[in-house]
Amino acid sequence: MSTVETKPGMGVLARRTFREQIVEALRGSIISGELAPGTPIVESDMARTFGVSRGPLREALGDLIKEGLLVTIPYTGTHVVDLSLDEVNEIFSLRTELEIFAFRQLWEKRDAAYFEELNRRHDRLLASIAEGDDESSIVDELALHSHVYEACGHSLLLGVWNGMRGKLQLYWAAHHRAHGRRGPLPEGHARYVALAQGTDLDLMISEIRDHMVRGFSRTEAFLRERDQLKQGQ
Amino acid sequence: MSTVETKPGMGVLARRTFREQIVEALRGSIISGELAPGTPIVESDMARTFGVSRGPLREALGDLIKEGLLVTIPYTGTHVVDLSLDEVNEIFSLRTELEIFAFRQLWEKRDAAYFEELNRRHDRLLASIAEGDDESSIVDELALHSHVYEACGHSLLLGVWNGMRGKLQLYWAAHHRAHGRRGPLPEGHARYVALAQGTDLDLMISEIRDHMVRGFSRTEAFLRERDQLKQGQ
DNA sequence: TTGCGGTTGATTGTCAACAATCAGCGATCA
DNA sequence: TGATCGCTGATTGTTGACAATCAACCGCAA
Repeated sequence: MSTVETKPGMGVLARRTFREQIVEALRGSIISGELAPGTPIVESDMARTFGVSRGPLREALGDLIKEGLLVTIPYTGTHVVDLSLDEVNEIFSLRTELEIFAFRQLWEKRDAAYFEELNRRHDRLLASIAEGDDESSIVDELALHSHVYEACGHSLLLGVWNGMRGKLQLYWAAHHRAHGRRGPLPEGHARYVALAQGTDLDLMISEIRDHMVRGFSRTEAFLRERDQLKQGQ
Repeated sequence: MSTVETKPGMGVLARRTFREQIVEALRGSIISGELAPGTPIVESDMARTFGVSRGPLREALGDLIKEGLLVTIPYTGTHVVDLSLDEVNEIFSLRTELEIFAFRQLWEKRDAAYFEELNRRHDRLLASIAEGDDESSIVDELALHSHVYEACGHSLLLGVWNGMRGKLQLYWAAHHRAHGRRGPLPEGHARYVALAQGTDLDLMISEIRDHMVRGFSRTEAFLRERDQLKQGQ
């Protein structure tokens, strides 16, 4: 045995290569709206902006393309993805199934640590809402939902969730920018969190379904409004 | 209106860039077992093999990493992914939910064209099995299952499925190489195809569950056997 | 006016060389 | 004898320049 403690998750100050840093920075810019939907991304310009060569930048773009935040046409150009009603419908419908599946996997394995962390994340979300910090309330809401994916121990499922998480954040952030406030949220997750600590899985499942329908119709209303505005111009 | 018909899926003879060609070739080599699990991939060597520079090759590797067929450690190396029992369990369990969801989405929209194509793919699978061509029977089985994802019109779901399809093929191919024949397959999908054309969705769903359990236990048995062999050495 | 064809500037795809980093090995010293 | 430190070869990360390709523009003819 080594004398040095090597707890899991210890030495994760992992190498931060340019590529990863660029991915994070760009994702942030896209989600924050700094790079609006449809904005063309020119590799050479973007490379200069980051003070880096086109190689790593290209690879970073590749990651974001796979994630669905960017769209590329060979030999022609890359641009920030556009928001579409069909897509947000797909995201919410698939998410419903995935989150139910995650709870099914987790249900019997829930323990004190799980409940503790669940409440911690919920408290953080409530705090952000109370402070009126909309940007971080979006992040906190995603973190709250992420918990079940992390806790259920299904790494493939977690990967799929992480893959769509960015897009979801993009939609919410756009919604938020359009409306200032996203709506009366403080009690939005009370039932969700309460049932997640209860004993009735079927109730939890129907709450997830409701929760997603509510989320979808809010986003849908926002998008329809925006499309009408666009057409009116 | 333009005079030129531009049906969707028409002009998709799209540019074939090196990167895409390499991805396909490498995926083929990995799945066929030519590059066995654990084999280290050295960029410069691989680039020379394909007669191409490291740039495009790196991007191709990036794609396969995202797909889960390769694993990389920064500044250290890349190698072909290893098969694990946990992972195959995850693949089959998630796939069960996704395929049920796909059928739910599709069910009311099924039409003559759907049934026709379904039977066409089933026939092709049966033909491959009859010919004893195990390699293409795997491809055909995947194509048969892919059909519902393509037909249900949920592009996000289709993307997730395509993302795990490669890994699934990898497991089956490994299984096949170990056992010569994958087992008594000809009637393996008869019930599946019949129910998919029926009117009882619940029956279809339970068939999917059974189908996946059968598939998992076959793969599981193979992997346990292999691990014992490895430990015995 | 309208449609067509060539030209051009811009943008991505590709390349070969250079720099940063790592795992393994051997020398060194307690 | 055992562990530690520094070196070394190999491998990935990064760079700037060159080639292939495309969308848009302009002039021209019907």
